Amino acid sequence: MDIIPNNKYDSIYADLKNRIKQDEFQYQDKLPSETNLVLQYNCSRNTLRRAIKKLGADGYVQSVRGKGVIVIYNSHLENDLIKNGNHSFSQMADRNKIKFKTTVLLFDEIEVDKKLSLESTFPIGTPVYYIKRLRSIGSDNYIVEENYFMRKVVKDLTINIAQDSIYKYLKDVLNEPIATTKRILTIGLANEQDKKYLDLKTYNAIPIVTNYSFTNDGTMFEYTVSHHRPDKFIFYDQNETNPVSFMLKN
Amino acid sequence: MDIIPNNKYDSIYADLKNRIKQDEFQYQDKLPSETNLVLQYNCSRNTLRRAIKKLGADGYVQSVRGKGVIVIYNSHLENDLIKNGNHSFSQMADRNKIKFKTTVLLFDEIEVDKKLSLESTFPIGTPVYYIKRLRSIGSDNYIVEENYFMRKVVKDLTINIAQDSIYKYLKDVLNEPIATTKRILTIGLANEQDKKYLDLKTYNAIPIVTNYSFTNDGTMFEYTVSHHRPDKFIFYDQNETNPVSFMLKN
DNA sequence: TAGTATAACTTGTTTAAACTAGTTTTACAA
DNA sequence: TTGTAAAACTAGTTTAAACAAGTTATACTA
Repeated sequence: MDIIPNNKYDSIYADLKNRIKQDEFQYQDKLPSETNLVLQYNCSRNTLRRAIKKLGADGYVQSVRGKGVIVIYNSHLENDLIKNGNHSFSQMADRNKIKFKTTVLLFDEIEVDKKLSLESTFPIGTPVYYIKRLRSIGSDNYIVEENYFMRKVVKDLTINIAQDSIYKYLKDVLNEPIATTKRILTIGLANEQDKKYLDLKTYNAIPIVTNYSFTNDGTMFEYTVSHHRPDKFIFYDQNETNPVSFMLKN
Repeated sequence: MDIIPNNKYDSIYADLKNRIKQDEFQYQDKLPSETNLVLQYNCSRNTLRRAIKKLGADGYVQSVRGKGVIVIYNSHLENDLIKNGNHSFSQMADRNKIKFKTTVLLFDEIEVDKKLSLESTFPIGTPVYYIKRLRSIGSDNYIVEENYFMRKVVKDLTINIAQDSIYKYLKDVLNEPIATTKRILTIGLANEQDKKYLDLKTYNAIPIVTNYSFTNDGTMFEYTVSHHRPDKFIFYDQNETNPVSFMLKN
């Protein structure tokens, strides 16, 4: 998330975001005009607008033609502590900065069969690593997941690497960063494995996240199904113009 | 979703999307180069790149510097029929083109109290409409939701309007289109109301979507909590570079 | 005073051009 | 034939300028 920016627009984006978070520009304030900010940052209007656009996409601001750019970041709502009803959340754990302890439950090399091909879209016969992993923090288990990694892309995977971060391995060792991930979230009834590993309390249903990940060059190299502990699960999303994709099952 | 584009970049975006969907450019193909497409569409490189960027944000393509733009839209995966395991889904129902039948269960005008203020971020005392609605298709109920609309923004709301589309009313009558929606998805145990209205089968937990919506001018005017029928719920998301925001509850 | 036209703002769209930084192809040399 | 350097691609960043289309403030008129 907080990567050192090597672009002008990214550093302007980062700076404006900081100024918003530090309440220089408060909730429902207007940002200074483009003309003004161009002077502040000594950049072209295009570059500034690119930064603003990213702030909009991330739910920090909202532009209105003729009026200005309004701050809609509400520290009360999202300052690393989202209140939802009587509960409060923190500790964001995204794919890139996972603090999870990982236990490898199964590590295998298989070929995609017909059934797996249908759900994963991998062609039948594709050699893949098949891995089951348990993700935990302290003594609490949060996620049980099954990964299928294309062996052509993720070469020479070992249990040790699977215990650490496969994404770090991909990025640093193989120089194959992921570029896009498509994600489907559904609710499913907990199976025996979920009951065994996750503390389900009285819940009998859990969130299931299915991931399809692509490398730089457009190859779908990963199919992963994650079963999450329901009472600890939260998904956050902000959307400027695009409609949400809630769907209905047949 | 499929709005008539009045911009050049939107029409180029729409056209390229069609050409991808109609298999002129297939999964893992490269699009023609920017230079080539600029000639095809008789536009500037900037305008073309804007269209491509949108295609990328929507999960259709992926750009790689030095190489080209690769199609990652897989009709098998997403051509209005997403296969997930043994189930198949269709009939996308997003906020803008809802085909739901709406039954108003409760329609009231209240002022925000301390408890509601904490979850909604509306200031205490704010006059709001408090509405409970049931969303269904045919004889199947899909969603029970509670809406809180700021009366200052959503003026003179009636049960009839609530039965139709409040968003249409906002957009067409009050000329106040929503610009941004922030969304939190959690899993909760089903309450009596959920059991009464939704066909929960053996599920005792359901997806709960909390919406915070903003008008054009940055006012948060809506707080909504939706309880979904679990077996019919699916959330789809594609993400280019930004990390997902899965979080863990405290 | 009240209403209205205008000017001075605001952001949105589009084009053009120069440069940077990767990748692939070509051509030449060993 | 193989290896490497150069040329010809590819997309990414940044600036500049002109115009369109909204909103707000100003100033003038009735």
